[in-house]
Amino acid sequence: MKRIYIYYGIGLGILLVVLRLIEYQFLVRAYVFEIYGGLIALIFMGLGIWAGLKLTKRKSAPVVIQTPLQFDENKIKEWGISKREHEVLELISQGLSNQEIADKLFVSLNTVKTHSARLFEKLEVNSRTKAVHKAKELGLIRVN
Amino acid sequence: MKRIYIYYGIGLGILLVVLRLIEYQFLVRAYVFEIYGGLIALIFMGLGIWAGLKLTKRKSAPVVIQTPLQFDENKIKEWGISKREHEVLELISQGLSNQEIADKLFVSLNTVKTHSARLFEKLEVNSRTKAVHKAKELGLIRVN
DNA sequence: TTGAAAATCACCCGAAAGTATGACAGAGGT
DNA sequence: ACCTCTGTCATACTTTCGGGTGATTTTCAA
Repeated sequence: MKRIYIYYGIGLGILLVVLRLIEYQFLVRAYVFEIYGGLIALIFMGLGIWAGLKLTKRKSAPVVIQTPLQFDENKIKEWGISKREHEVLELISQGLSNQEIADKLFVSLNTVKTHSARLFEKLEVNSRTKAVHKAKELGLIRVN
Repeated sequence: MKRIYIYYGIGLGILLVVLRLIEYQFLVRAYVFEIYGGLIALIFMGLGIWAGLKLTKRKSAPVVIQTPLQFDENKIKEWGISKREHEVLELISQGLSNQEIADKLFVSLNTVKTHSARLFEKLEVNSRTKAVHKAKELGLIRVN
């Protein structure tokens, strides 16, 4: 039933447009500018829609990230990650909150924040989830 | 929400400035017509692209997520996770923030929040990192 | 047609996370 | 002794998350 309303609306709209067109037939000369503008708008709108469709169509390039790594100790050093930072990283990857990590390591919440901040800096990320993702890609922590 | 307002405001502001500039440039007086036409063309082109993306969001969005199907589809159903929720889960596991996910899926931030909230409920977790950890354990998403 | 599930969006609020900066102590290398 | 790195802790501030609630629209199957 909603569709009926839509169709009805569309019908009315078309009718209005037609009436308007008839009305403007006498005034075409006076509104050349507007008409041109409208036409340009319509054409480029269509072009834009077409471009938008085109743009979204080929997004099926599968990304094959292959990193079935087992946690390489050398890589940790490579990335300049300290022992403590790595511990924090592991715990983060297990889904622990900063507070939980702090309790587990017997340090303050602020310390955990400092460690994770440095970690994020070294991994060039800005959130724990990104850190975990990248760390697993790089083989800095074991994947499950 | 706010973002949209901001972008819209910025866009309007830029447009106004541009129009002002045009207005005050006597040298280009002669080309006002062309410039206006060009501007209209550009604006509607952008609008068209946006509309095109918007219109095809449901078709294009799922394609963006390249899942080589290493996860168990039955398990997803087992846990009562909907398609959209699963998409969000995947993107979360890739370290994206809610805002980034919203942009990628062409939905609002609030929607992503709703999806993730339901997801957390179903997975019986209370944070994205825990969700990722559990989902990988359960084989709901591919491990890298 | 209708009814349920899914998807969408909004608002509020408190908690957690993240940023920036500074400080201090111990270990280890030069 | 001096310097650097690491680990520790703190304060203050901004941003993001997550929980709770309510609502409308779409979709899909019975």
